[in-house]
Amino acid sequence: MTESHKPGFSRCNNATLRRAARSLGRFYDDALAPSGLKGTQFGLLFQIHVSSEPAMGTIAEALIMDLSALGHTLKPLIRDGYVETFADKDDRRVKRVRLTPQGNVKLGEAIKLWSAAQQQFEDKVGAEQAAKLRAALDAVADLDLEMPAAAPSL
Amino acid sequence: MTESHKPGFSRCNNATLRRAARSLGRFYDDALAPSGLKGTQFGLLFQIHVSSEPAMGTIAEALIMDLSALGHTLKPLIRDGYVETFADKDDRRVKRVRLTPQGNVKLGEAIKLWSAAQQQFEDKVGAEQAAKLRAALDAVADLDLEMPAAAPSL
DNA sequence: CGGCAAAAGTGGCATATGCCACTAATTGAA
DNA sequence: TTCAATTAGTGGCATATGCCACTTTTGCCG
Repeated sequence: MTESHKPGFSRCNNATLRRAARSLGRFYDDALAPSGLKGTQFGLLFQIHVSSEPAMGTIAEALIMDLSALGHTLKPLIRDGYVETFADKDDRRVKRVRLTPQGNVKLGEAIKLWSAAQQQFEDKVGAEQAAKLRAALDAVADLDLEMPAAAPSL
Repeated sequence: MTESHKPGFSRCNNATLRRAARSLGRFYDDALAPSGLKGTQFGLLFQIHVSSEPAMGTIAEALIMDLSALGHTLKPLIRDGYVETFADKDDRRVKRVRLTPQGNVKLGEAIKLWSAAQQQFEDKVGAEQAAKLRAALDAVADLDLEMPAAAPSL
């Protein structure tokens, strides 16, 4: 094989994906820094924004993240007053989420910063390519992967 | 815009990437679970394995991760006896890393589990597509992104 | 209606990552 | 040689994510 690993050319799809995520994450984080939000928080606020007072579970599902992880990630946003939660009228187990007025303002502020980063990125890779990449990533994310074995009957 | 958000179809390249990373990460983590390693740890052990007693900084650069983050991530692996560090002979600031015999065994064990997951993934998306995706991700990771503004002269 | 299984979150614990402030070792220049 | 600037890591602090064990509500079945 010889050259099996220039800088980071791993064959592991997962490792490659994480590496790219760290790299791009830093870029977006830097761009959003002036707003005080991280890329993840921006994404979360945006998701809440485009949904209609979504339930925690709904958000978690959309973002493919663990429900408890979502709860944790939401805490600083609630603490900082950007988001608030309230119980669902019909099912008290359900907790819904919405942006506060402050949250809306902050989101608007962040969107401007995000746009610059997004634009920068698309200028570099091309809008077409970027769209294709996102499509590929969404496809991967939605793959119904599952290791065979374990779980025959039950 | 209108249909701006089916389940998770965000236009944010960063959000899309993270979402896919969470999804795929879980899959690989599940597959590696029997070894007790997480996908990240596996990737790290592998990187150390294919390098020649790399310095921390070298690893961090290859994986595009913060040096301190690498240090933190390395701790549990050192604690569990899979990795050990030692000072560079010529430059005592440099700390080099290598796998312990146990680490090698554990890596071998994990590689079997990883292979199954990797195989499963490639069967689903196709080896060709997977390779293209990795190439695209490596390209993104290595982009020299940087927000213009700030930093005129100095 | 009583009680048990399923659904939705919470909290605790552990790893993953980053940034910043600091310390130790080097290097380079006066 | 001596000291300032640079380089490589460390530690502390904060967010990002997951899993697991619980608690609270519902739903449903006998």
